[in-house]
Amino acid sequence: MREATLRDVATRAGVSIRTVSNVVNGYAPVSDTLRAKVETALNELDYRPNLIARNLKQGRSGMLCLVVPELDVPYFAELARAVIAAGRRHGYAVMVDQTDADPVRERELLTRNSRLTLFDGLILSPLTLSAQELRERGNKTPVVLLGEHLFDGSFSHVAIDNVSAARDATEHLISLGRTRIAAVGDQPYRTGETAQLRTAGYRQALERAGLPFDPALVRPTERFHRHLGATAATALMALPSPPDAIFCYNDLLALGALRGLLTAGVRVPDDVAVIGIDGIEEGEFATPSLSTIVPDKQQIADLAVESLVALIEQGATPAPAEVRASHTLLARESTLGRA
Amino acid sequence: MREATLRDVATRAGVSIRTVSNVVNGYAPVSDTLRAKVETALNELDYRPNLIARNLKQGRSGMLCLVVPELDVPYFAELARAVIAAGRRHGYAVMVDQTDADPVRERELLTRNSRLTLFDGLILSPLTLSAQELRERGNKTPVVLLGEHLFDGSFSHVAIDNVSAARDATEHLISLGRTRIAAVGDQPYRTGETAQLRTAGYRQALERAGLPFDPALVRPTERFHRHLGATAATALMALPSPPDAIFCYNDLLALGALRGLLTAGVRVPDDVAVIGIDGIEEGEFATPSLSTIVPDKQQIADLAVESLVALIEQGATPAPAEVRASHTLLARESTLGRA
DNA sequence: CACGATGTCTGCATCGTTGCAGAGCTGCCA
DNA sequence: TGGCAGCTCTGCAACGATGCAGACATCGTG
Repeated sequence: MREATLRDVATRAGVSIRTVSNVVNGYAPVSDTLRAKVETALNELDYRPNLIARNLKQGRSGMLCLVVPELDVPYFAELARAVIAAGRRHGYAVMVDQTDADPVRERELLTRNSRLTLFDGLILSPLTLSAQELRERGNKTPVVLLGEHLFDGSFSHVAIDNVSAARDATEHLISLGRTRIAAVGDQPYRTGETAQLRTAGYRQALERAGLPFDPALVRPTERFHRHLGATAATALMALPSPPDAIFCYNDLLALGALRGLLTAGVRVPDDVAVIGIDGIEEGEFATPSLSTIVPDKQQIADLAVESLVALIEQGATPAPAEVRASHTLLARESTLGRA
Repeated sequence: MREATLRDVATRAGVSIRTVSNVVNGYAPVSDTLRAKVETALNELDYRPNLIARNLKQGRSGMLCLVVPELDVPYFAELARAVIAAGRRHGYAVMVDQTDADPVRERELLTRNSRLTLFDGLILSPLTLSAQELRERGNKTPVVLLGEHLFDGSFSHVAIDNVSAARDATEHLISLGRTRIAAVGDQPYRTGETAQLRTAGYRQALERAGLPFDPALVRPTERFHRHLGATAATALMALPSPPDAIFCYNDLLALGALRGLLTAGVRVPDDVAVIGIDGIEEGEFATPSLSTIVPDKQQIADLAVESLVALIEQGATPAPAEVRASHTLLARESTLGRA
């Protein structure tokens, strides 16, 4: 059966379509008698407003779109949850989509037939898409970027300070007295800005502590997944002079590393201390529990939604803002001091 | 700047709106000369179709909505990924929403102003919402349910066979020679049908093996989260006669239990074997790695989307189908046989 | 050359809703 | 009693797209 429309309700109640609309929206004053009649008809027909029509008329949908590379990466799942909650507080529904970490899928966002036109705004955590591409293909949908992509000033942008986050992580390892500190997750070859910033922070910390930089201790990984962390850790321990600590560029790599070290018979933290970034819940229950740098996801989500809503509601584009979210060090078992 | 409309393009190209539409959609034959003119104008104005308008006219949006309780629960995140992929194969975009495991939020789906009218169909993994409520509030949007909610025949429904999954898990523990097997995750008090089915499977396995059922070994948990698993495991080990194996109703509980046992100085699997359900990736990297019952998430997603698309596209409702997805046992370190 | 068939192109109506302007009624005051 | 507010209520137009029917030009055929 077809959904009831305002017209159906109006006919049944013997009033004008407009009056039904007024009752539904509470816009204009409606007499009690008419209101009662209309409400009866509304219930009898189980009327539900056609939001597509309303959206067309109003030129807005009240929906934001969050696009992340992979929804089953815990960091993105936790972030998505926070963004949905933040959107809700601002009166927007947030729909989540993922690109499967596929550059082609990411670029589909820019195409003529992208579903983005359905949304009032876009929060995008890009993997390979550059701000430049985004600007050139000039989608008029307001956009806020998440994560550390080349900020070229054309988009608002929310991220933690990745250099200092990585520096904090590394300095924490140094504070334990570790001197051969490995880094897992560099991405020098592609649009891996986040990774490169973390490498920079890692090197800063070494320098400040007067520790030598050994390129053999820096392991690139194509992606930030557990099994690559395990592989990298295994490879590191096979070095002639293996590390006594590993800084992983995210928690998944670190959790994989924990597992790889265990399999290799390496004790954590006694032989090798491990730290990650992301503060995902999984790390709390790992064995040993994982030390990490915790980005304030709630804050990231809030700031992103706030910026986006500002862009949407102030028609005229306010200057794109580069917003820094905070992060904190959370030391757990994987970086306990030696007994 | 306002988005360009068909009318803008038509004016610029000196043709009718209809012709522009034909070019955009490739519907009707258009001469090369006109097509060229139109395409120039399309590019100059960076035209993008207004999908809201198109959807209104066509009476469909090409979008499905997936609603889960919590997106940062790995099972749901992994499922969401599979559903998005399945939707895509069927030509639908899937948007994900979550209810924060809040019964009130779940019921909002049924209200007059639910955003569901925007979607062609709904895939719902309900927590407390019953099929009856869903039916009574009679949303006309096609719905497919996921998970084991009371199946009353009014909705299509995809789930694994929870009784046999729980039985398989328990029998696996029994096959290791364990005799005092605990169950963590029962939900006897609320609409916890899934939990209750798993309890039934657990008891079946005990019976078949001729093992006694000890109510003290069945721990209810309000939700299926890691910390509750840890608490439950700790409590179990404090019993006068503690278990030698624990069957957790999902992997998060099991991962929490692993952690709780470790903290209590209990060795897994030597002292206590542990198994979960869900097959989330996290379990592979846990220490020890987690044995689990793996539901075929890809199959669940495919079946759900297929059923839903059938409902949508065959206007007339085909009989609601109860579909069983398959599951397999994955034995890992947490249930290794004793040395 | 007349005719129908084909191939292009256009205008109108429509999807279901809301903005707007104004119609009709009532009551109040001069 | 006339006129003006103020309150309800209504009809029309519009959001931007597509379905449909038909206009017009061109072509081939007898």
